[in-house]
Amino acid sequence: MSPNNPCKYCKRYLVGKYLTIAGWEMANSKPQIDGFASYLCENRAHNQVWEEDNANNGKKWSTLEHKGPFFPPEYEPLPSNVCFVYNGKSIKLSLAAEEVATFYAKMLDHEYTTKSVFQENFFNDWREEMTEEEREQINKLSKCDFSHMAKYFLEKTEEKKAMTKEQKQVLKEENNRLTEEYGFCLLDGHKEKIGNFRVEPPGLFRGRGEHPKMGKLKKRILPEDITINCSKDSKIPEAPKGHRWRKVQHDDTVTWLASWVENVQGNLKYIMLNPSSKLKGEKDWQKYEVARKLKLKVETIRRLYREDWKNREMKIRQRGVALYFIDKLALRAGNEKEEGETADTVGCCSLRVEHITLHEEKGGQEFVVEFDFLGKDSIRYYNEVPVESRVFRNLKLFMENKDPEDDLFDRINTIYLNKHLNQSMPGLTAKVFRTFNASTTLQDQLNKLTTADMTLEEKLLSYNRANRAVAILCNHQRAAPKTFEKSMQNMLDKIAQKQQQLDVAKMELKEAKKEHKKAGTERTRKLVEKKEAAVKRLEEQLKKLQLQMTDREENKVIALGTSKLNYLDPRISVAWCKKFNVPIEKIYNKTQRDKFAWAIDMTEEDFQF
DNA sequence: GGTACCACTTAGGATGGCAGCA
DNA sequence: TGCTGCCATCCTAAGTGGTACC
Repeated sequence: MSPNNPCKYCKRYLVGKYLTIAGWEMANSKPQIDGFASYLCENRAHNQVWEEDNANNGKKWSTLEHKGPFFPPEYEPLPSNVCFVYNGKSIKLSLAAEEVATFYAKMLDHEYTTKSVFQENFFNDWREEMTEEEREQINKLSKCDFSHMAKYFLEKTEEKKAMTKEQKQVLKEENNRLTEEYGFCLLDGHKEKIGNFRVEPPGLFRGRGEHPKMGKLKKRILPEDITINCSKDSKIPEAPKGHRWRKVQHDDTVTWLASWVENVQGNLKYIMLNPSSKLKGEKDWQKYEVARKLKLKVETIRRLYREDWKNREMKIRQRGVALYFIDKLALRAGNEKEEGETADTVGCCSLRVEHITLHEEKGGQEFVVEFDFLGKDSIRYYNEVPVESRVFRNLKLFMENKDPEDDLFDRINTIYLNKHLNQSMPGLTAKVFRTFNASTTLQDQLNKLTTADMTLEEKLLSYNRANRAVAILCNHQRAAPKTFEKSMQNMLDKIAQKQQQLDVAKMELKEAKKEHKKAGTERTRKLVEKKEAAVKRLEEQLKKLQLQMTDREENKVIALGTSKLNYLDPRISVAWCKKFNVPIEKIYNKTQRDKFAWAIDMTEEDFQF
């Protein structure tokens, strides 16, 4: 503990006699990971927690207290004048059936409701909620008219939008009160923000891509479905009146506060901490430390997988080629999925023959592999990659006598791959390569694209370009914003306007110079200076606008946020900001600064990934 | 080695607040 | 003051990877 080294636990600095809190509260860093100063402040409790953490492997906390999750409001029946129409006839539905019908009505203008799978799933599940009588009466979705309901909800939305400032303020305050009450927990005596304290409301399942379960009913979650996790000696959260929890447990080896099983896919859902919490933050830091460790080993690993390409055993060859793709292209591992349960998406190990095309020559390059498949979230991955001839020949071999729908790497899976990687470096899995390659790319690009003499705007464009290179590598795409074309046109107009102003200013400067040459007075000299300053200012403004436009254009379908939040070691960005005098607020917004408080506090400008 | 289950991270889209502008 | 468009935040789906069990 010193002015330069914060306490490992509470992140306080010693300044004179006093302690100052500097952002994130750092806790229980595992001793086997180097690189974090092991200073502890004078608070004995921190020393104790630190020692306990070291002694109890797998233990995530000592005490955990919270209020339990917050439930969505009960269903509010429709007013009597809002009707559901079947086959031209108005019908008053039972409460349960009506509620499910409103879910569909609210989505009427969404593309989802035009899909037959969605319609069929919805209709089947809806019928389950109907009374016997309703089921007999309502047998075709095409005869259902939800438009009155849809109109009603649209009006409600408009009403909400049109609320007065005061009414909105009341809602905001109520929301703040809820967040204050339910949005925080006490973990080892520290107040921590919860990530998602609300139970998911009922509705229709919206899977991504061609999901076979789209449109199915997501049922209302009751307290009787919820498992609470908290410490034994804490105040157990109270279930809502008239209800009880499914179970209350005290498992200190997990980080979640509450969980339930959702009915559509049978998955567990959790209430967990916010990324700004010490538990999440430290895990994040460890993730980047593992990726940095890979940096030291990667050349050996690369040499080894290249050796594998020549192995007599097909399984080893497939392993070598799969690892090459994971490393070179930052592909996801590609776990096996249950057929028919989810959208048909793949990663590296689950690639099928139909997902690649081999070209002996394409676009003037030799041995090109064309990838075309749907990855996570059904985002299309398309890439034409020149590969080494041995990889190319191996791929040919793997595809021999196979049908398009057969697995390309039929002898391996992610478990096998990860076991192998773990032998090369403890803690290494396929996913680490994505973190490692993303962070390495950012570091390289920043080093390449930034110079000290750049303006702030130029530096920011460089940063975004480096970030973009990573997003492209990781295939982080987004739908082009709906207003993109319009906003581009607006920017073009602004630029044209600014150019015009600049032309005028230049003309005026010329005139002023002419006049000064003639008169040579103090007044004319000052005028020239004034006009020169105006031209300079306008030139800067124009350049700024042009840079902004370039940035936005290049970003049309690229999502920068995902890599920034999940793959880029924040210390790279913090060090870059410090080195090039860029305010950290220009790179990270408030949430991101909270998440990366640990990096903002600890990173010096000479940090390299 | 296969499978089921669990815990956690990673992901894009929806929503809503607010700054900037006419 | 009202409108518009951008961006932060929220939401929850969809991945990865570990472990227990057979």
